[in-house]
Amino acid sequence: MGVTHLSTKTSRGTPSPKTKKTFYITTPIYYPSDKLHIGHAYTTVAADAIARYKRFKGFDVRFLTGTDEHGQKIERRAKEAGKTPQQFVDEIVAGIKDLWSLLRISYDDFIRTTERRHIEVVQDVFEKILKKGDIYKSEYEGWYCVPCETFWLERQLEDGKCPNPDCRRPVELVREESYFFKLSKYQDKLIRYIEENPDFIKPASRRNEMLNFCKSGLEDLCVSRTTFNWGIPVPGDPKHVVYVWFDALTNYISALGYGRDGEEFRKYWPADLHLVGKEIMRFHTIIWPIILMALDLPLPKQVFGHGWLVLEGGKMSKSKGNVIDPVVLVDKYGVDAVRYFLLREVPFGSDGYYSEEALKGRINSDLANDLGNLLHRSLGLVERYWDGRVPTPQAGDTSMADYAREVVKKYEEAMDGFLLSDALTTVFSLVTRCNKYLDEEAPWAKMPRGEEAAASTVLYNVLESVRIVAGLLVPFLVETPEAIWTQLGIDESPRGKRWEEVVAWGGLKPSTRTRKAGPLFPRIEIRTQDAHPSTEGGAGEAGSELIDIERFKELDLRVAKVTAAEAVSGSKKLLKLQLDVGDGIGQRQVVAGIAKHYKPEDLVGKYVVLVANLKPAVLKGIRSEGMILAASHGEDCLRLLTVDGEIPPGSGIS
RNA sequence: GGCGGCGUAGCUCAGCUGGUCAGAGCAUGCGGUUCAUACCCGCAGUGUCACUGGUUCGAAUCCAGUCGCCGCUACCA
Repeated sequence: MGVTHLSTKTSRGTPSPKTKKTFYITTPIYYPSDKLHIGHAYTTVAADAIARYKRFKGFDVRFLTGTDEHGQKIERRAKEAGKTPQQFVDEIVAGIKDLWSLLRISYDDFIRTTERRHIEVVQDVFEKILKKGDIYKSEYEGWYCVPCETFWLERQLEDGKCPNPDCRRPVELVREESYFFKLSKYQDKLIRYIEENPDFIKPASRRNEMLNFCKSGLEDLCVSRTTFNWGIPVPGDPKHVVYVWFDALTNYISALGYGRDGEEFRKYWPADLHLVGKEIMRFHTIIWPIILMALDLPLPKQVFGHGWLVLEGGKMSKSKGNVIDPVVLVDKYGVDAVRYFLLREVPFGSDGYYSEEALKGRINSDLANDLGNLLHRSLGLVERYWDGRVPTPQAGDTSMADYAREVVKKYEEAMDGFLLSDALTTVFSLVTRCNKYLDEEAPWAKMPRGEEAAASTVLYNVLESVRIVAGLLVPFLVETPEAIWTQLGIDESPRGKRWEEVVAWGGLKPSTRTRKAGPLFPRIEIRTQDAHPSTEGGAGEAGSELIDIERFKELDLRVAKVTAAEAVSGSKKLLKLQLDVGDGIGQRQVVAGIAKHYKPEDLVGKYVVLVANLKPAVLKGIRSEGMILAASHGEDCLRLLTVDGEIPPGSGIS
């Protein structure tokens, strides 16, 4: 493609086309023992946005992700599934790649630690360091649990026994030969490096932690295992396999062909950014740099430890059943809504809260109300008053142009520090400014007064701002920017165009025929679920809306037997009930607002109707796990629903 | 236990080296508008800036202590 015009203004950090600077960014390689969840998606989407931004800015980007496929856990999971480890991981990796394609992750390379290209480099690296003397053979002493086939550290034991809750059997002290890596030798060098390079570890709080850890003294690291086979054999000593982190971390250079053809390695190493979750900072800022030091290789320029998406109910875990599957979210809300939420909600290095309500809130308030509606209303005006053509601005009002320029500047600052959430906040401040500007200038009022020139300027300024907004969203969203440009009547896509051209004011040509379409982001109706678990509230608006059977089925109604009841102190209305809901559900505690109508002792033994899948609530400090149903008529009349005869507690109601 | 951090409007949080620092967004209420996806715009809040002392002319901002919460404290990825 012929680049004909010279860049008029070279933004900071933007290389000219001739001397294209490189940018190498990595995600962690994920462990394919299970499907990935929203947390993995978060890391990868963030890396993707950074990679897209850097490409936008003209960098020669290399974006690497992959999978870390060895280790005991995989070996076990495969066995349980009756598969070979390789078969097992192949299937999961296929699913991971599908997820990345669903989320439109623009990785340049996907490395798997079971690939030959990786195995060879790991063995090469191991051998080099061994020869150098920084890996040495010694004895590993540990407590071994024979039934569990697992080594434990002294401090992991519980009462000197196996800490596995299903085991708790005595362990035996075992010595075995192992390879050790001399972390201790490089301790001071690493400390100095971290101290002299304040940007090496981000954010600063993590940097301090890591520095602290180093200063407390590094022990040599055991880098081989003999207790399982699913790993890379130690060269020349195949009863050992290479320790997981030594294997995994090496992916960052094996993917570049370190020690082989070498060209890509020379081009892209050292990495500009390893983006990782805060939980694996230590491996990336201590073990990995020391491996590189032992190889006499330069260290990555930055390791950024991002925070987690925290769920309301605590950390995501399979046992809690609260694992959020990104595929489900994308199917439900669309890829751009999910990407937007992930990148907007979690600021800098801190944690962010995930809930579906928060996700819907973001979609509605930012994407639908502010951005989508802005485009919709301004194109509506263009259709009504300008016959669907971009109006011609008059000189004079530069307020929006000035504001947009300011936004672009702040956006660049945020992005250059990888502050994705801040960058998005800035972009949306321009959207908000546009909405306000439209209201202030009210072009729909100017037109009837014959102030067409002024109104044209206003509309142009808004449309042009929206054009730039779409451009700034290119790294974050994968469909919306082009959708906006299309509606603005621009035939090109903002993606792949040069940054300077996209963000320069005045790109939108007057007279362009616009193509207004449906809402960019439809509002999501948030069903207001009354979490009040008492029986108050009565009938509500009867007959206001018809529902289908599926909607009704969402309720889990059960017969429950009242086993105990007592008044709630400090409340005239509330009773605390213990319910027997059968074998399936068991005991439930419910707080019900029926004290004015029932005495506790009259309730015990009654069969009532429980909404079993209502979100738990806390009333007067007492947890209520559902609600029981009652009919009421005015203030004074309330009767509990019950069943017409004997039926086992827990029986379903339909 | 050791080191570090946090505790500011209902919610999520900004507030760097002390003097418009008492703020933003969301939620709430009221008003405006009706070009628009019940949208947008404006106004209004309430806050003992965890608690107790201290330094200072003056502290959310510095110091000490108390209470509460969180992170790190290595061989599980």
